[in-house]
Amino acid sequence: MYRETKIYNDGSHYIAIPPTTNKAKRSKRIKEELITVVEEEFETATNPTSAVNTTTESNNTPAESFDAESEIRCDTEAEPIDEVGDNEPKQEKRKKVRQTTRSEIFNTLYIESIEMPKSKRRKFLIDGMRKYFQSDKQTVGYVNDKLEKKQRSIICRRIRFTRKAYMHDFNYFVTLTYNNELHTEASFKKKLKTCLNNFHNRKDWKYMGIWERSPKGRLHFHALFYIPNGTMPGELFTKRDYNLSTFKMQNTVQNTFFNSRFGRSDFEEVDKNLLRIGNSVAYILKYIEKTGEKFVYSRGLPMYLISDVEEDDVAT
DNA sequence: TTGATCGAGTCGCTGACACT
DNA sequence: AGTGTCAGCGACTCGATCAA
Repeated sequence: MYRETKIYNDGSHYIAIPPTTNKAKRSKRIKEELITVVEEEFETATNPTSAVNTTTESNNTPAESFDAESEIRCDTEAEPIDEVGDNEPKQEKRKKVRQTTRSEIFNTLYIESIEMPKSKRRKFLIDGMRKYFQSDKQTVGYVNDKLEKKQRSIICRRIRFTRKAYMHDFNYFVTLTYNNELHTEASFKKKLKTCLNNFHNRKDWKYMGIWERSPKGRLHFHALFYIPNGTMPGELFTKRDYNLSTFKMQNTVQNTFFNSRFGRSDFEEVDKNLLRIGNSVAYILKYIEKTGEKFVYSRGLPMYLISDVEEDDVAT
């Protein structure tokens, strides 16, 4: 008898892990050093521009010496004489000083470079981070390290997602898209999360999904749902429409409740069909590989169940 | 390279109330 | 009755770290 093993499902087998403990003492996480970034925005009286130059001030400036986002406004008349003629619109230089961390800057650049191929992306990150380090070597080291950690995080998320997906009886693969007339991107996200959270608490729904952007830039939410019998709000109906990706007519199952609140819904049954669930999982995972997007889970979706296992039940 | 565990901080849960 | 919203608190997830 194996006591209190942790059991998960990898899609085709149940796998039991003996309980272990990791007693090694961890080093205390060091809080990342704050750096001060000065952003220069040039704007004219008539036409503000978004041109921004960034420079770093001393890396060792104490955090208390600056407000988190203080602004310094400089009148151009106080600047050395420039070549702007009298007829030209008056240009004002605005300096924005803010405290940030290298990680935060790296993350911004990382998201910006999502579409780039690997080597180009690495170069872009090194170039972007260079001004925050003293040498090329330090910059390259930092970027390589960060990229490795990002990759590692994605692997961890994949493992969590896959195990959770096969651990629960999801019965629908759902895609929700918002309608411009009903929502902005932010309100769509917020309202949908609240709605699903309420259903989770009030009707025992479970869900796990991801936000995805289509090639045209429109935000969708793809998710596996477990909807207990009799708790479906509104009504499901079949609609025949044109698929813009495959250029073919298709039947879709939609829901009146979600359609009226968000725009459009597609409900595909995956009830106990491991292959269909597997396809849905693969679809979602493929997306995070590329974007590093985070998952959205309802609470209380364990990765394992804890149980004793009889020796006869174990295949080796 | 993959899996387990830990700590920090985020964000989901809860309960109450409002609105339709 | 069903759904939407809010504030405060703490459970849970993510990312870092250690181990095999």
